[in-house]
Amino acid sequence: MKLQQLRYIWEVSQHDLNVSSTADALFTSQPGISKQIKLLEEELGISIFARSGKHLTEITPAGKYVVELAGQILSKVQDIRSVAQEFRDNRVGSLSIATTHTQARYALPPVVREFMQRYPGIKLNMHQGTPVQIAEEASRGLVDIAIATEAIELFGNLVMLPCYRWNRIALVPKGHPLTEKPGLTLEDLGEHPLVTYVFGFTGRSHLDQAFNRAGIKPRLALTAVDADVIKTYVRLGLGVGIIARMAYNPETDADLVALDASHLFESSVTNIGLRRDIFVRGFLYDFIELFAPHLTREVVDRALSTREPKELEALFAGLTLPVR
Amino acid sequence: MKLQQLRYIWEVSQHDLNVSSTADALFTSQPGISKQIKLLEEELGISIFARSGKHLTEITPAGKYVVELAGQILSKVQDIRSVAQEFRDNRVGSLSIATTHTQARYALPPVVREFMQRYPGIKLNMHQGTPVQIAEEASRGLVDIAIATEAIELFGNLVMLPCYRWNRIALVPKGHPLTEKPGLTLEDLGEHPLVTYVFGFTGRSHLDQAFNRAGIKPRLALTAVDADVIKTYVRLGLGVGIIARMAYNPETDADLVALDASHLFESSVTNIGLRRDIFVRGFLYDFIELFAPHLTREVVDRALSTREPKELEALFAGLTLPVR
DNA sequence: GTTCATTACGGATTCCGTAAGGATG
DNA sequence: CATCCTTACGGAATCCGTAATGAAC
Repeated sequence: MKLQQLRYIWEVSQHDLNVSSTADALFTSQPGISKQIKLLEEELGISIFARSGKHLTEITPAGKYVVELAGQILSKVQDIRSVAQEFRDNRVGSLSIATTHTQARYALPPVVREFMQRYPGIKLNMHQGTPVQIAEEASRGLVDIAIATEAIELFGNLVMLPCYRWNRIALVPKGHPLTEKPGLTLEDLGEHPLVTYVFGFTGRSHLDQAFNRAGIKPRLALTAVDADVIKTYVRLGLGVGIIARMAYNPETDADLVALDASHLFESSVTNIGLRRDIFVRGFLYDFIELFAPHLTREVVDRALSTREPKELEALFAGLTLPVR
Repeated sequence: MKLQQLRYIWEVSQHDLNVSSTADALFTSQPGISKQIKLLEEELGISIFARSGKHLTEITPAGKYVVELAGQILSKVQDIRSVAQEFRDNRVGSLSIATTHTQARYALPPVVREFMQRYPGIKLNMHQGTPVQIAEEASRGLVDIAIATEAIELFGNLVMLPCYRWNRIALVPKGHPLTEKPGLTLEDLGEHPLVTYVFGFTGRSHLDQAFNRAGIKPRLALTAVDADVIKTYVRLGLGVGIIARMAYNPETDADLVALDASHLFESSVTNIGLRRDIFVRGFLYDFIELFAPHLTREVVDRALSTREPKELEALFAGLTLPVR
């Protein structure tokens, strides 16, 4: 048994059992992979993949176990590499972050600036995607951490680290009727077409909940993935925007009026998602603490060592999160 | 990085950093191991072992992490082999049990007989040792399970599966004064020299507790590791034996009188110790259930998936153990 | 002087790429 | 017919054992 063989079966299983495309992805030859898989199967005396003629069609029951274990092994091999790099020089390496537009555009820039100054030797990679995509990227080990408000809880091997609470504002052009009324209500919002995030993004679920509970069916004129698009259409008069407070910039958005809506909706929490079994390098602890000062190395370590969701809740129940 | 390199650093760390003896144990050449270790260190860019001249003196801080991860990887590699063997033929393989004299001599024989009939293709290995030794063997993966009354709780990576309760009898030659008295008391025992297990064996701690609480200092004429030795000296009139009830055989021990002592001492529990992270083959589930019928596959699986000692207690709190 | 790890070297094995072959949909 | 896996083959790299070297206790 060789690590490459384990890598090959793992990668093939992650590429729809297509050996050719796996070979492309790994910059090697397709027969090489076929051969090593076959050798492994012979050594173990079992089939890992079921074949119909010359196509791999599915993973056998035994293969499911083997592929799963291979994935765990490869993850630990990566940990060894990380450990070595950390001890060789804890200021070089790379940090891959998967996150949503909202975080990348409004929450992360100051953190990234500070981090880059502190660690000029770390190559920073940012992947933007939907909440489900980025959580899956973290779960599969393609990135080191995921940062999002939604979907991280869907993957069992990710630990959720709550970072900050935030709530929403209603955004209207100057002179809009709503600017005349003193206290904003859900009923007010129900009387105007709305422009907000698409389903599954940026705390959208809490928004729907609030309207449902009040028995109000809002009219959604447009839904978008990011606040910049929403602002654009608010400026065009398409409707009332509802966005995260942090997405409102008093200077560049001076032509719009922000009406506080935090009393109307339950606040949302943005989380960092981190694989439970990885080796955490020093600079990653630092990055996390820069982003969420209450997530010290000790807190992160304790969170990573818990097995029970309940315990994790208990750990964070005592902390009051920063509010944005 | 290659699996052999990981195996070598792991084995060297388990052989007092002696490469030569490691090479003997692995039936390979000593320069081969040296070379591979060196290659790994070069690839990772760190030293795993600290050297003074040409002797390995200790494991570096980075090396500690790497060796630990290597051990975990090798354990999973073994799991892959187990999975393959299980699917190839679930009736062949090998089962290594580490246990104490008491279990091997009195508790296990009927289980082993039944198991061998049911699985003639499984090679059974029994290691006898002290409770601490056998728990460590299981903890290090040298055997599949440990069976003992003591010491299994000392190793964090072992799950303890309670198997049965047992208590003690006092053993005297025919015609001994104690055979005349109706109910045995601790005071009675305090008046005679005793012959029992050495400290750390077979529930000896519960025995000491009982005497301490009663404020009685028993005189120990002789302590032994196993009941057969104890019986021998009881026959010689050295003193009153105190042994596990199961160690008394009414037929072969007909020259001795067994006096119930279960009302004097707290009962002890014999446990199976099992590494939390191993792949459990079908026949191992069966062996465990043969030994302790309440430990069904479902119960074992649940025990293995718990992370918290408290949870484990809760799981077994509902079960009433068989008594011997 | 014994123990022990490193270096040197040569034969056998393994690995990996290219090219050809054959099955599937 | 395009896609895809398997087999065949040859050059390069790796592995592993023996023998020699040198440092530590």
